[in-house]
Amino acid sequence: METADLLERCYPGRRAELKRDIFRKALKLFNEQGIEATTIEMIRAECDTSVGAIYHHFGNKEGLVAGLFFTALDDQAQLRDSYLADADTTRAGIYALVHSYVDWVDNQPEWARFQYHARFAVTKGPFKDELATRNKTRNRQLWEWLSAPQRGDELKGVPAELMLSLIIGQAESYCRTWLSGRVKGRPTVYRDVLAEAAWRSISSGEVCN
Amino acid sequence: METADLLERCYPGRRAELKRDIFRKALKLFNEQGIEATTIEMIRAECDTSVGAIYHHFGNKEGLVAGLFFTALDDQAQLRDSYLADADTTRAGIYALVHSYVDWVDNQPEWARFQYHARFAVTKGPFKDELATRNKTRNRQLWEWLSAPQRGDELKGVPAELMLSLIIGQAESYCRTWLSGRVKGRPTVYRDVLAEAAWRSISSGEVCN
Amino acid sequence: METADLLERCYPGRRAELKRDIFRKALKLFNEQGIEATTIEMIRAECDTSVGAIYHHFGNKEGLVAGLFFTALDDQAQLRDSYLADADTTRAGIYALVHSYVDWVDNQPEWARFQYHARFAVTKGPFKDELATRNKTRNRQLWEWLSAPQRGDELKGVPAELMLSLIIGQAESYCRTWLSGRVKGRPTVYRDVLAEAAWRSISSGEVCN
Amino acid sequence: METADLLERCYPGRRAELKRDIFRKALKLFNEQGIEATTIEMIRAECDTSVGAIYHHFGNKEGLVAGLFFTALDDQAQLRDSYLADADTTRAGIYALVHSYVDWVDNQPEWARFQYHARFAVTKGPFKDELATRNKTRNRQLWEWLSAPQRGDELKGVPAELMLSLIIGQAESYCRTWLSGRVKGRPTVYRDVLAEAAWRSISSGEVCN
DNA sequence: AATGAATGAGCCTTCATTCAT
DNA sequence: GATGAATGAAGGCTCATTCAT
Repeated sequence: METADLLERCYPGRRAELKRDIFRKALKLFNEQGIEATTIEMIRAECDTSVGAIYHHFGNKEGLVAGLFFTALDDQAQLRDSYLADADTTRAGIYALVHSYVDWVDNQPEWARFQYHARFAVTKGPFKDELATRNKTRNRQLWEWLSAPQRGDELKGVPAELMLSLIIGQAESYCRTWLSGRVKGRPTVYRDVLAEAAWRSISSGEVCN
Repeated sequence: METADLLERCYPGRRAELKRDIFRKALKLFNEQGIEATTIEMIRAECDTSVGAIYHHFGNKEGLVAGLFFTALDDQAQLRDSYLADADTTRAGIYALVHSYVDWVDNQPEWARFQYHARFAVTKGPFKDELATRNKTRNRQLWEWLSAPQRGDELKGVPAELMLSLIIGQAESYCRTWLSGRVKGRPTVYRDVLAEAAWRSISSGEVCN
Repeated sequence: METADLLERCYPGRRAELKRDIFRKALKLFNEQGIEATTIEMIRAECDTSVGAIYHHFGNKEGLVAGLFFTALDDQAQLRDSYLADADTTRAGIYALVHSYVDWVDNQPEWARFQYHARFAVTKGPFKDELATRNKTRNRQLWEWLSAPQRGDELKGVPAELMLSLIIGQAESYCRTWLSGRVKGRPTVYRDVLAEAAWRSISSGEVCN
Repeated sequence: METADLLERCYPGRRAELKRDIFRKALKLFNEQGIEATTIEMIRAECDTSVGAIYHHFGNKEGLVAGLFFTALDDQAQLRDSYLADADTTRAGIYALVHSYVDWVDNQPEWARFQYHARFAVTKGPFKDELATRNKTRNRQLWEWLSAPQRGDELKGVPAELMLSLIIGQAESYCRTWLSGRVKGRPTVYRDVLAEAAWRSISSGEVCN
């Protein structure tokens, strides 16, 4: 699962070759220089194409950013869904959420890095409504999974609005730190520590019985 | 402890009145519009001053951003240190870290919001070395506190590079969510839940004895 | 041989029309107002184009100045070379140098005026190395011509570092004065007086035998 | 005869100490950076004074430039006059002009350098009339000296508007080259070669009789 | 006389976007 | 579809000058 793979998975075929290349190089530049500091001209030079071609494929710069962002979101969601599909206890669900998060960041570090940086820009831009809708949908789905009737009531005591932060907060924090280069150990090395920590944080007080 | 207080605490006196005002209004605009989208002209208009005055006090836009960022960092550190000073067990230390983090964000939401957004900009800008130095110093201090001889060995099993994320990750995640408006409960409401979750995540396996 | 001719000679073709026009109008304004006092906006207005077009063609103001400067240098060198090619005695060479200098200034007064004013700016700017290289090359070529084996030893007694000033100094001085408007007679009127004066200054003491 | 001497000669006394210092440092900066590129703030920093003090003494930047320029002009004229006073033949007069020019530049290289660069600025600025008047006066004086009744008619054949260039052109050219660093020999080394060359250029055709 | 914070017009430059070819 | 010259609004920043202290 490489960066290239993600793109070829999402935008397959020969006709999309230029589109993939623009995506790839734009992602690289956005991460290295920052989104605002990256100009269309830089992307053009990196792709050895014309500005016209970029506008033809993405409409404008915000379209390019949004395209990258939602591509990342979708790919991440796909992995999460596949992990969740295999989980049948609450505990397994928590593990699935943490593992899928950690594994995806570890496999797609550039896309993950971009996601962190671009969220604010997308929130302010013309695609903010689409983002809000997706967020709601995802939260609803997660909530439905966690509160499904076949699940026990291990999470009863946890305030709803705190839930996601308790589950994913530590993993996200470590992933950010890793992406910034301040720690060396790849996230997957700690996938079980992080999943277990999440589970301990969340499951009802009487952990040992 | 309001925003105004923070500034008057850090830059007291009559002569610094304009400087404080620029700081205050710039903070507001950077958070509302984004750092890059905020122009010097907007700040000037908001402060009813001249562009020259802004440059006189801060050198350039990056200097203004860095000034805000390091002011926030210092204020946050001060609160953390004061909480840590009162803690004498490892558990109390973990609680101090989480509580000080949560309390500070709750009290200085604008400064906290800015910190999240500005870190990348400062990392890339001319003050990146100062930031790196401060980060190192802070991490060393925290590490020294946690591994002081009088402390027990409750943290023995936790990988060093994971430690901070396990302690602060959930609090940070919730604070970010709160600042974005997607949840309503103020962080301090959950300060003990978050501290206890951190402690459970970190302390050695036998939680119940 | 007018200004227009010089430009069409150096930058021929339809596609370079705007580039030539910017060159022409910039030359005029730089001479009238001074280089620093001329703004890009003035040039834009004079050319009835956009600032973007100017930057597209020349990179920045210094690039425009350097472009003009080196164009002038090249054109002047071309005339000098063509005159020197027809000279076969040392005396004819001295005459060729003075005549080509005087004739060029007389034909391209605006370019000559600019050359005098811009040299310092180019010396300080990002093209200083290119200028130094060109200067060296030109001096070496002149020196080779003057000391070629077929030439006599009329110049033996003249210190090398003084040579060029003795040959061209008077012509340059008069040309500057003419360009400043303080004298009226066109330089070509005095081309032979100046050439003869240079020859007398340089040739060995026993002038009359 | 050092730079310091020139200033103490022209602006003596303790009360003028700051004024001399500003002059000195401004001269240095104008030569190193160019007049337009030198800011009042740079001069202030170099003198360790306040901008107010500079404005108090010179009115504005143009006043400072003009002050330096006319100081140089006066000092140069003084030397020329003293040399001319000792000359009683036409030949001695030519020698006096060339020698005084060369000696002054050699003794006051910074002032000379400034003169070359500042002439254009003064010509365009608010002191242009004063400069024109001084130029006229000086030319009239020189002309009167050269055409005084007691002088012979060695210069009869030389066109009037060419005269000054023939006399001083070579010396000026060499001095400029020396100041730019492209040659090493100090001008005074060649004072007699240059004077003799000027005399040969000017005196009537029959040089040897 | 001296100070230096404050002013603000104006400069160079950038860059997303368009559109004729 | 592709190209890249052209556009021009807008931004960061400079700096000569003023003036209250």
